Amino acid sequence: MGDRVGAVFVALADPSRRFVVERLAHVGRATSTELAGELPMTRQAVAKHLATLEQAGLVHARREGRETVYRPDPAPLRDAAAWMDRVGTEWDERLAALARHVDARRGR
Amino acid sequence: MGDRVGAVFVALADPSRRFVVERLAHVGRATSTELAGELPMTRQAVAKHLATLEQAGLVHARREGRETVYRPDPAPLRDAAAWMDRVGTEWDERLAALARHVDARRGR
DNA sequence: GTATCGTGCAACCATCGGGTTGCCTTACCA
DNA sequence: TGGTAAGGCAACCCGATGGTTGCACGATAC
Repeated sequence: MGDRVGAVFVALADPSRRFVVERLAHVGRATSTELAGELPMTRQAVAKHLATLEQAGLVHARREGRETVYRPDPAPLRDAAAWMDRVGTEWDERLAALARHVDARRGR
Repeated sequence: MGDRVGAVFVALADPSRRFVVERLAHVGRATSTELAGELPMTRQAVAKHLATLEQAGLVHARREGRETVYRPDPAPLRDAAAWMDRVGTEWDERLAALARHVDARRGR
């Protein structure tokens, strides 16, 4: 569970990569040239973005004939969401404990 | 709801900043010098990290006397989690629809 | 076979971002 | 009222990163 989460946040930190993820989740599969047709940048730039997305596990590449097809994988998203939930919950619990403490002091 | 989410991902992309967020969620409040004591870097570096965290709304600064205290805010975390949930769900629904389609074809 | 389409690879460039040092201001304390 | 502790600000350094161009190479179509 170590740095997988970090890689996901790094991958999602770039707006172009977020667009690719959204687009891929919508259409299911695409090639780098197809995606480059919908973005203001070169195919190679898109390929680099896809590489970092794949490193985070958010996307899987598969060569089919002379083209490589990319498909989304939402699993790492859940890991990252779990991290955020853990941190947020801890903070919430601390607040709740503080509230209880205040109530106890007010009660005596 | 636009770029708030992007700022959160950018903020969480750095391991030092993730540490600060976790630490802050745990202890509730801290100053930049206190946090710098637990990290292999200068107070100014920590202050920069706190600045980008504050820009993402994950942290709020408040001057108290001669020290400025930082407190965590989990709200933007929920926004980011919602984005991830939306994308992941869309992909899951696409898969479910595909499965239904396959079943329908197999059924006839 | 030959033309061509889709990729991968490598070099290169500019900007950004994480980190440092140095100095100046402000608040506390004796 | 002077000393000291905590912060903010600005300049600077350098490696990472997003983007480009150019080219070589396997798969397809004719």
